[in-house]
Amino acid sequence: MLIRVSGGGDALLDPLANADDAVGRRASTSEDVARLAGVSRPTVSLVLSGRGDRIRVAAATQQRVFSAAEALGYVPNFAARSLRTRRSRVITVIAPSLENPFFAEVIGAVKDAATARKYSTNVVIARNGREEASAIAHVLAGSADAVVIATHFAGNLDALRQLAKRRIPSVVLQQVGAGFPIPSVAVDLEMGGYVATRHLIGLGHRRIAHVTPPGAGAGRRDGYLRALREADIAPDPALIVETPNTLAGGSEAASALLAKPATAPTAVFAYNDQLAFGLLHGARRSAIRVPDDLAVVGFDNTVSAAFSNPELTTVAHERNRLTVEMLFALLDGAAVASLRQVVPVALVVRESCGTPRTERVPIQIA
Amino acid sequence: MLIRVSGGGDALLDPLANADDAVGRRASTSEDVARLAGVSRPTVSLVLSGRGDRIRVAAATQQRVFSAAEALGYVPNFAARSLRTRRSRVITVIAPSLENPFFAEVIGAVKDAATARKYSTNVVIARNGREEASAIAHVLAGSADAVVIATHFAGNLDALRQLAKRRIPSVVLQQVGAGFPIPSVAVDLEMGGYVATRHLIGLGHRRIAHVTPPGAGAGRRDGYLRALREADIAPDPALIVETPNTLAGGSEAASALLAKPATAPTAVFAYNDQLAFGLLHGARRSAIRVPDDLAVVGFDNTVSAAFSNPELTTVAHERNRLTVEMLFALLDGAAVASLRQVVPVALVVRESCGTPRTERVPIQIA
DNA sequence: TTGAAAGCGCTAACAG
DNA sequence: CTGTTAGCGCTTTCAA
Repeated sequence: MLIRVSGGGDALLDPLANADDAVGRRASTSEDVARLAGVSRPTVSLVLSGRGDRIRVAAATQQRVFSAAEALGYVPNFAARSLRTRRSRVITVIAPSLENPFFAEVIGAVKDAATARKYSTNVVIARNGREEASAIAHVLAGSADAVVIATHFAGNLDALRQLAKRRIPSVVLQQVGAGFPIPSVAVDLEMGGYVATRHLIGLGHRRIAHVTPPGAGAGRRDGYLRALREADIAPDPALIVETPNTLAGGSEAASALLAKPATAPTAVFAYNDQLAFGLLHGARRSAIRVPDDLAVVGFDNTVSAAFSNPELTTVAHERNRLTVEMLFALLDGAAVASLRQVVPVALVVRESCGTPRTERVPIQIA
Repeated sequence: MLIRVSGGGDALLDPLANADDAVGRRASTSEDVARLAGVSRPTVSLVLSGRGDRIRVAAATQQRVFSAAEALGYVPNFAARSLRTRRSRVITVIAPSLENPFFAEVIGAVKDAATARKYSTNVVIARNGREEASAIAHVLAGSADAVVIATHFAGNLDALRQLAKRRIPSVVLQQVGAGFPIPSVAVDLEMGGYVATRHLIGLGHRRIAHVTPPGAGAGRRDGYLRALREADIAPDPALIVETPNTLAGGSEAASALLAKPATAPTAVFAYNDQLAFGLLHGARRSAIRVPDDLAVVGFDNTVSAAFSNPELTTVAHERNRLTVEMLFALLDGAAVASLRQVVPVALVVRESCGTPRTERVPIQIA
């Protein structure tokens, strides 16, 4: 049951009602404000953009402008302003998904820095290469003054080159080919894979799986293989499992890996925390205890990693902070130490990888 | 070590180099394309917007325009186009955070529907009322053709009224006061709180806590209290705990509630899944087993709820689907059945609330 | 089938 | 201290 609080307020809910109110439908313009305040349009612009404050306009005039703008609910038209100034004061972040909390964290970091500098932040989801291309085209069309590209779809090199050519401050969160003309902040994925796997080997594991989305770059896997090689463990192709980059994908990978006890791994290095959380779930479904029967290591050190059950051992990095620093240095036109940063990694040891399992290490001496 | 792939490509990384390339710095305009193709600007516009296809322009002319645009990497200026057409083909979603996966899911739903209709989706994070007001002002400035407001900061009623007055298709994901002139899709929070609590009571629990962020609306709590009242359980103020709306907040609330075994609850109804996940973590930290020693129920049925450990019982709803339907109905100018939808809820029973705990139910009969 | 003219709303430059 | 003039790049008439 609806109760009318103020008479007729509900009428606005009917798209056809209030035809007589049509006067309010069109946004008011600086012309309207100027007329009401008895000044000219440039004066309105000056006052409302705050530049009339010390430099020029009389206090009384300013007051009239403010009142008029207030009364009319005036908001300067964004398109007109950015057409004229050639700037939007918008920063766009392009990400492949928001479900993966890692991206939520990058975005949050950029947003906070942007807000502090009076930029709006505008997040665009690009689920594939085509959507990424169209998001970049939108930036090239002038919809943003700077862009962070957190996707990793290959094949849009032309679009990236355009960003560089136009000198639009842009940061790509991925390793880019040497010689490719766009700033990047990339995590040292190979080293991440290496330290994660090495830690598991150090705990006594020999059968270590790697769970990864299909089509992922080679970085983490190369580090994983290097650690195995150093320990004289022959890589088992059956222990490298490709699965969709989702919680469900991780859960299914665990079921697959743990189906036959004879061939099951005693440890898994996951491509990222999200897959690792899926693995924790799948292991439990298979009545495999983590870390007692299976050690799990993730990647990214998302906030959730400290709150999962068990808490997740994972590879941490400071990509977010460096991304923000580089982006705003570029926007300020400041010198940037290196335009191709590689962020170091560090292992954060929590519960999911357990303590050394000496009982499983065959004693080789004597 | 950097290896130059193509000669000089790296030079673009130096902001000061390539001064001679300055010709490429300014975006090319439809004027440039027209000149290169040997046609006029309106022809370029017609061809590239696809309307020249059947209606007017000769095939050969079209081909010349396409080639010229391609060669120049032409992208129509967004500000100019939307200034002229008074439309942006952008849909904005305003959300309070992306860390909470519930919002990521709403956004994803809107984005997929928008993409299918050739709208761009533009996510804006508003962490407080001021940021929310500024995000709405941006929409009022013409930056988007429609908006979904998933925040719940009170006090921006003026801004909402402006959206209504300007007939900008807008959907608020919250209960709005009856008579307030803006379409809304709200979950039946009271009923959600009721069914969750009632389920816990049915399992034999009597000491049931409610964990909620400070300043949250009364909806869920009212339902919680109604269920208690119906079961003749006197509400205990000490069992209603306010805590920040984060994983850490949930974890700390669990520690606080479980500190003294004498007064600890045997069940908790959490404000949302995120807090519930924090509770699961905090319970484990306190060596309290879920569901054996503590039953937990969440709210929202986020994807993660099916993958937590233990899997989370939670209140589900279909707000996302309804939101998308209403938004596009408004955009299409179609009739909308009701502009103030209340979405029904359903309890999804998983592991975290356990099975009936008959041992704790005092037998009242005989 | 195409070109010429006009104007969206704003701000920057300059004149008064 | 304030008003006049002009133009950002696009699309939509209208005329040819």
